Amino acid sequence: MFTYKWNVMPRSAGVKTKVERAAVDLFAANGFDGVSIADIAAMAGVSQGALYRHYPSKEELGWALFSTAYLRTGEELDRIRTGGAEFEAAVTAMIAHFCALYDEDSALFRFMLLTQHGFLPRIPSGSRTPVDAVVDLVGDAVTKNRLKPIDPALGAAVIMGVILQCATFHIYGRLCGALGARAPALARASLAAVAALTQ
Amino acid sequence: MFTYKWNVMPRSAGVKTKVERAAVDLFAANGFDGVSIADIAAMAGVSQGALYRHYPSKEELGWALFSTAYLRTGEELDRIRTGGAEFEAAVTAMIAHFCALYDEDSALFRFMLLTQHGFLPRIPSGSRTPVDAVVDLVGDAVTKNRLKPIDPALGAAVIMGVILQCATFHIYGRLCGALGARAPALARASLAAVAALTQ
Amino acid sequence: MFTYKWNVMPRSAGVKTKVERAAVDLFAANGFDGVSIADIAAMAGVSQGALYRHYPSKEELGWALFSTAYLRTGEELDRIRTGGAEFEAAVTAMIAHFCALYDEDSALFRFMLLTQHGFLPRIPSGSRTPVDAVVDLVGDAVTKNRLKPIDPALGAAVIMGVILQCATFHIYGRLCGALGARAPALARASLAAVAALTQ
Amino acid sequence: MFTYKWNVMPRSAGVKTKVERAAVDLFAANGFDGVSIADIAAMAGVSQGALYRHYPSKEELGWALFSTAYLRTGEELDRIRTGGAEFEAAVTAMIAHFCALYDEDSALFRFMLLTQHGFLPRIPSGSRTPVDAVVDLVGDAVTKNRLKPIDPALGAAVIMGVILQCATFHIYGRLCGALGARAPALARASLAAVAALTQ
DNA sequence: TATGAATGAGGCTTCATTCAT
DNA sequence: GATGAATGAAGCCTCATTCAT
Repeated sequence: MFTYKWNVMPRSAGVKTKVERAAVDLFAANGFDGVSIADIAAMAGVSQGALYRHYPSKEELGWALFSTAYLRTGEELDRIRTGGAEFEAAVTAMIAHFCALYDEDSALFRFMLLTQHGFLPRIPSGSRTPVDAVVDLVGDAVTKNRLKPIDPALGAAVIMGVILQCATFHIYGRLCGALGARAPALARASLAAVAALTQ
Repeated sequence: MFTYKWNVMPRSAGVKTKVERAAVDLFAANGFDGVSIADIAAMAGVSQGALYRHYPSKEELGWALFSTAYLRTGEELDRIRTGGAEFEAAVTAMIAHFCALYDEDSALFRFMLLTQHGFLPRIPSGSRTPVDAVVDLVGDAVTKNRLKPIDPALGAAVIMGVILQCATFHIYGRLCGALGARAPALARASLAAVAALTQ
Repeated sequence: MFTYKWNVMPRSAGVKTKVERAAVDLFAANGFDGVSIADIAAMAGVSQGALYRHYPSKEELGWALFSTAYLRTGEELDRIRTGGAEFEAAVTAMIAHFCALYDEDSALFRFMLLTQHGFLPRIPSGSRTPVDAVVDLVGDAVTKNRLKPIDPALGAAVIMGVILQCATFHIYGRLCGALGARAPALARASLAAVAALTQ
Repeated sequence: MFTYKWNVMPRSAGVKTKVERAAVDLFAANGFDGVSIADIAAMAGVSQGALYRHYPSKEELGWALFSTAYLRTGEELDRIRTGGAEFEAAVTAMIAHFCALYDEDSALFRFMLLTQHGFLPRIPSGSRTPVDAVVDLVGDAVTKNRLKPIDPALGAAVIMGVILQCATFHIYGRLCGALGARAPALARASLAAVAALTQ
């Protein structure tokens, strides 16, 4: 039974892994439309045909990569949100999480930033996205009177704007060094911004 | 006597204007690569060939639209920056300016947001971009001791993140109504966030 | 009555002349398909539309220029042929004529060399071409026993090859100076070649 | 066991071969600009896209065909030149070689004649062209006192003019039958012409 | 099952020609 | 009669996808 695994899975898994790594890196560098199947296959070291054994189309490849990463991030943020921490601690944890995501795989982060507008419309309504997690965190805090009444979406925009723009600046070289080092300051900034939304 | 103007100008100027309007709207809706010359020509109501009398290529059309809007915004922010107002007033004015830009032509704003990653590398170094204006505003404030010492880029990221993410949320329907109505709150949020960056 | 000439003819004639000069020069430099109507109009300093007042199409412009120059050359060679001179003298005069044509307007010569394959099929059968003149000159000489019996076309090929290849070499810089200076030598070469065709 | 060769090679090699044959024939008939990729693909019986697996552009296809044939001819003539034969024998061999080339593949010959002006500027300086071979042959003969002093280029022009104009006449139907049958006469003609260049 | 050549649709661009002014 | 912007038909090329081997 291990024979099966030995012969097929690793090879296939290897192909899939290599393709996904190549695709993320190339999409992050050149955008979805700036990358051809030939590019991906070449960087992954596989044939173009092999790629279609794992994904039915280029669109589906991109979508799988995006939705997986995006919704996984949503889950992780939701886990923070429902972890019982106070609002401040939860925001701080979320900011730290974003920083960690960026530092660990900035290509994946850049891929999401770059291609979001193409894939977001395909996200099924009802999915738990990162935005939903932050919006609900703010909404909960308002409900629980931890925060004066504000539009939860506005609060979420402020929180996410702080971290996402820092990531963008980092990508373009305006900011250097690990983002994680700035997580505490960014968390403070987010919280202060949210607090300032109310008079 | 106005016959000349009436008869000649509109033909050429009309085409260029119609093409630019169509291009911005379509790029804003579908991204640069998601729009074909045929799409633009059809929406503008002109032939595909006519487009090439005004722009030498699709790339140059997109670049002209982007760089014009982007650098004009940079100039306008620079004008606010050098207008003699205090830091708080200047940030408030900038936020209001961003909101006005969005409210007046949200397609153009969305176009810039969507296509920036494709065109930013072509911005000549030394140009005054919106980012430069905000970074320098923060830098000046630090120099003049209006702000405790912080990385100007970090301060700018925080300020721009707040407004740009709100615009993004508005585009996706998370936020409704004129952004201008929220300008004061967003200005407060930005300022509080910057202040919180230092301990 | 001279008013008419003063106002209209020179202007029109000027346009036509300028267009033809520009067209010949450009076609000679870039080939027929390598030149656009826009190129010709620009070099001639006239509008594209004006060009169509004198020629119904680009093809007709090229054809008029080619056939005029080509058939005129045919006439001139025919005049030499029927001028009563002996074979040797006639060949010598023809070679000198080719050299003069080249030296006087090498762009026109180059134009003919370059575009001949495109226009030759349109020459009406029965026209007196340069080739016909030389072929008939050789044929006459054979008939009159000035030459041992040879295929007149073969003799003509040899004569024309000598001068045309020299022109080609001159165009490509292999040969320098006025071709006219070499006319006597080329005439001798042509005659010797024709003579050598028979055992 | 030959199955592999039978099954795989012909697919790729077949396409390339068919494309090249079609391209040469069409270019020879209509000139480079008179032939579209669609024409070539149709005559070759392949799709237009398939063509681009073998050549990166139409220009490169034409260039590859031209430079290969042209430079190969240069090599062959150079081999004759350096073969140790006397001048007369070498010229005779070269003329015979030209005739053989024409008789074996007159479309290829016509292709070279027709498209030379478009491709000659791309020949790298220092390449051994057919013209160089003939020029050097004449130059050597002068150096070795086999020939009275003449401009080698002039001698080469005369030699090449004789054969190339015969080929041209053959193309246009002025001369019929195999050119090879006329090779001896043409060789005599060339030699006589060269000799006559000096008084 | 992997390969990569072939397909074919569609995109960008050029340009001869027309025509309103 | 002159102008030059607009047209529209090709032309070249790319690339996601398929498929024979």
